[in-house]
Amino acid sequence: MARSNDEVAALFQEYADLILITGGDPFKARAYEKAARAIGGHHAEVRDLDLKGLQKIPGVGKSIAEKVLEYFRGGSVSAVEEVRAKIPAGVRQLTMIPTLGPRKAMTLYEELHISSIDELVDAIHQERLRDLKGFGPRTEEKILHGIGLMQAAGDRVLVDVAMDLAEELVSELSHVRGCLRCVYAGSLRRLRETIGDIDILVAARDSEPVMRAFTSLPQITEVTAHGDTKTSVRTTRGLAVDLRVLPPDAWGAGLLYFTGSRAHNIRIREIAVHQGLRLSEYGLFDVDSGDLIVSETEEDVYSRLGLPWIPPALREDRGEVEAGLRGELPELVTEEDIRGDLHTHTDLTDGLAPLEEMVAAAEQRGYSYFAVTDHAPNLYMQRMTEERMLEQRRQLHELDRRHRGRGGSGRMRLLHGTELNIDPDGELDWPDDVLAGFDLCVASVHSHFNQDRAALTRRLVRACENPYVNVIGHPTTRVIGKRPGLDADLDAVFAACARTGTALEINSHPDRLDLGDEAILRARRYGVKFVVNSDAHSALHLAHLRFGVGTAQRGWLTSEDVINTWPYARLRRFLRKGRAERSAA
DNA sequence: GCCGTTTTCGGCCCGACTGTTTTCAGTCG
Repeated sequence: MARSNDEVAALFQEYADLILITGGDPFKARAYEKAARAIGGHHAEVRDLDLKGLQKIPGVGKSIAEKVLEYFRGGSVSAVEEVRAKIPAGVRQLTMIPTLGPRKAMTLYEELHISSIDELVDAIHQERLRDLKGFGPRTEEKILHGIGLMQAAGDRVLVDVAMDLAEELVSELSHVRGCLRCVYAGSLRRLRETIGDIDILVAARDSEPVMRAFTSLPQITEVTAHGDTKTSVRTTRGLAVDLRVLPPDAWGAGLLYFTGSRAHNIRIREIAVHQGLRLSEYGLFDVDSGDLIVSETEEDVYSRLGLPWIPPALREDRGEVEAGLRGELPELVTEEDIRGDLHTHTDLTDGLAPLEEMVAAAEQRGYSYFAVTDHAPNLYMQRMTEERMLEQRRQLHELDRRHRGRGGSGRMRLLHGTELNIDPDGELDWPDDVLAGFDLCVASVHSHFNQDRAALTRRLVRACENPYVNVIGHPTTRVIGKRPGLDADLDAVFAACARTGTALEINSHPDRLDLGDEAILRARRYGVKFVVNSDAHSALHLAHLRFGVGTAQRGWLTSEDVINTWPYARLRRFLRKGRAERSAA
């Protein structure tokens, strides 16, 4: 099952939204929002905690702790149910539209009884919003644009949501008698950034026990199709899942077929046809005799077609087949190659965990280096000051000394960094003499997303040209399904990065994955270096790195391209960039 | 509703932008 923390976090986030929509105390709403975040990022399962244990979570007091207990006792919280009864769920859906917040959503509901996105679109087309106070033609335009963005994402979900569910299902099905193998395939195996539905494959001689076990899993709400080889369901999280049961000796062909992509499958079937062969999910066959040639493993099938095994992340018909035929497939970067995380936050700014906890979690992951990069003063809400930053540096050096004291080659080195704000002119938060004190600087755009193309491009290029900026953080600032990327001339930015020795970040947060795969493919042609970072705001988020690595793989990157796979000394040389030579720490 | 080198009440992340206003509410990061 999903972590109990996620259920509770979602419930309190909903409660916070409903408080705001109904015009309740905004500070109370914030308290619930904060608690939701803290619970979501908390290491222990809240299901297992008692009142005292719950209250140890920052932002959780007596009242919220009691609601958590109430939830696990009876499956609901009366305070939440009360406000749910007043506001249709669709009203909250409206607030998911960018630029449409709780107040406007409530106005729409109260004045026009609008409680769904469809009703809203109709009302706009009928010009019924025109008479509402605070609504004008520009508002209508922005709402429609926002809805367009959401619908472009369609019913797809972010990769982490699908991954959590798929791993649960695979784990449960693996225990069923007669299940010889079980994996997820499809776009999830290819690590696409959004997932339309989940494909799960099982190898079994008899499909019936597996199908029966599958349809009775608690996550499944509706069985939409049910046969011998395929069962389709909907799950509690709204996501569709197809289960396919394959005969064990057709495993490789089936896995290949159901991993896709469609375009990749078409390309390799063409190759088969040219060799007088026919490829299906059951195997590779001789067209004339109809004899099965190979089917047991993916390697067998690829190999018989004259291809090396192609990593799923590459299977998009973006040149991987040709590269395979030439024997020139890249040796893709893997999560095991990553030696450290270079963009993380602590509770000094908007992270959830204190410095020590983040460092301990990084060590747990076996990193050989780790950078803490809290926000800088110009992100005003974070209340960062030079004093606070210097105090953190002192603590970090102290921790670093302690780690070194333990000796051994496995010790982890700590770097003190910051995430700077690139202002509208390309200027940064601190003067050069302050920046010079950091081991590395990530610089990101956090505001003024709507500058014109020339200004945005100049802004990013100027940031690259700053000798203290080592990394451009989440370079396009897109939020998947919510905000498009900056309208900048990315090629000019990539060229500037390559010229100045500035790395481009691949931000691993599942709603960013920025740069995305296609931009990476473009950028790598300039000889740019990349860094795959978690941008973790809690210890748990360090694990998001797998999605960033998946995105890097989809961008054909090798460990040579990714600076945080490099040994510490080589990384430090890169980070010196154009700065005046100073002794390496 | 939470929390405390502003401490048991009274604050709570602060500023900018946008579109609507005609002095400001709503939204966002």
